[in-house]
Amino acid sequence: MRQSQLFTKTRKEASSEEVSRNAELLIRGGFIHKELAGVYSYLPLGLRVLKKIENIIREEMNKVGGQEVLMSSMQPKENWEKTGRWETMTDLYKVSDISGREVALGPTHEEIVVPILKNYVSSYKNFPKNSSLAIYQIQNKFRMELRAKSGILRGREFMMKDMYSFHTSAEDFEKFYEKMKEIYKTIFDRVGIGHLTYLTFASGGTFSKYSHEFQTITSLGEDTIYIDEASGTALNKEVLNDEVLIQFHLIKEKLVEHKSIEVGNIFDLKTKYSKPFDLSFTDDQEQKHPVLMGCYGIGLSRLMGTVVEVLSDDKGIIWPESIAPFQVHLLALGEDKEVKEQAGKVYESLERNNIEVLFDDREGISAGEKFADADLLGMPYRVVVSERSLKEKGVEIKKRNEEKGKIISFKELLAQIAPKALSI
RNA sequence: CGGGCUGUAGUAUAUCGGUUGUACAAGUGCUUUGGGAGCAUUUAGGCUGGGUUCGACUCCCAGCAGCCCGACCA
Repeated sequence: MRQSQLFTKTRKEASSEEVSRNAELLIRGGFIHKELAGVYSYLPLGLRVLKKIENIIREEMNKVGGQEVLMSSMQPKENWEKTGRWETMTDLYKVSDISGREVALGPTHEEIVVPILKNYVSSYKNFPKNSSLAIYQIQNKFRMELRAKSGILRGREFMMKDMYSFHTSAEDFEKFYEKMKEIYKTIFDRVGIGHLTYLTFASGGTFSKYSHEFQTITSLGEDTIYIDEASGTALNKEVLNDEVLIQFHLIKEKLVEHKSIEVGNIFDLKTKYSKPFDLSFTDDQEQKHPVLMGCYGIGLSRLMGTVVEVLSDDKGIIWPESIAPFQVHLLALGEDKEVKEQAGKVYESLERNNIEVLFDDREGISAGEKFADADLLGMPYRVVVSERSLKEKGVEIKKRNEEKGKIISFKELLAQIAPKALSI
């Protein structure tokens, strides 16, 4: 893409309203636009990041046999009354139309997915034979947070992947649950924050006494966790007590306290939602049982914000290659005719090789401003074509997280970048 | 939801109870181009409602909005 055609612009200064790093950098870079507290629009650069995260998650969900759907955001009031949550869920958005009919804007989809499934499942024979039945979607959720905060880390409208699994036995559920733990780890590794993300024991679990959260260490985090570095065990502050320490063979003095943000959770629902809707199956003895359920969430927009919180420096964002909007930021410096021509050739050639490149072909922009923009926008590779580089018959390449670049020939450039681009 | 702080141009700020000043951004022209260039020129502003006052962007009250702390948050 040619940057001269990109409608968004970068900003030098951050809004004084935005304190969080993710909001500051994402707004300055033109990735997102704030509409309301906790409500953001995604602009071209930001949407590319979100789509990449989405595709990584989709790939991993499909690996465990997840079947993707898209459920409605507008949800019947009756369904929510059946589970009792029309009254008890305080952050439920309720909207009404001209006739006075009320509907909920979906904060989660148990109330929708279970009635859907009831139409198709009634026997153990309706479940997949060699895998579990799991349904997921990637969609905007609405939650009336009393206090939206920290940029896109806690919003009122946000992108989320929610998966629901359905089982005919506790064994099947537990097997699937363990698989999801692994898959979640893979996802956080792939988006570049695996080294800071811990599977954390928290309260609220029913089948194993604990629930599991995936917590990423960041000072902006809302949770406090304790990590035993030696074993990699992490505990949410809410479950830290003597009994737990003994159970996990941990020594309190060796635990390190960190602020963290919950980037994902996996949950045992048992029959909490299958019972109100009578979602059940008949076994081979003609016995009827309620279906067991699990649910598994990842906030995509929160994940994107977390990456920015964790991977940035004082100049801007440092995107991991896996989710960067473009792999290469190509800068043409100066108004020299030869430079423009060569830069154009490099651009076309990278495009031909299916390398995602943002080409800063803007005229009348000083070199300093282009460099500053490249740092702020944070593509993994910066490639510069200038009179200086042409003198040495090449282009300058610099990784975003490196101090200095080096001049390499165009052939070397393709050799260095193309294989990686293809593997992504 | 409780508490605190803040509302002036697209953004960031300044002054003032008496015609809101500047910088950046945006537009135009010319020059400039390896770390956020220069000159000229144009556009654009007091959150809403009430009160005090001869006069309110400024003081007071209410509302609304935003941020921060807390509470809340499968």
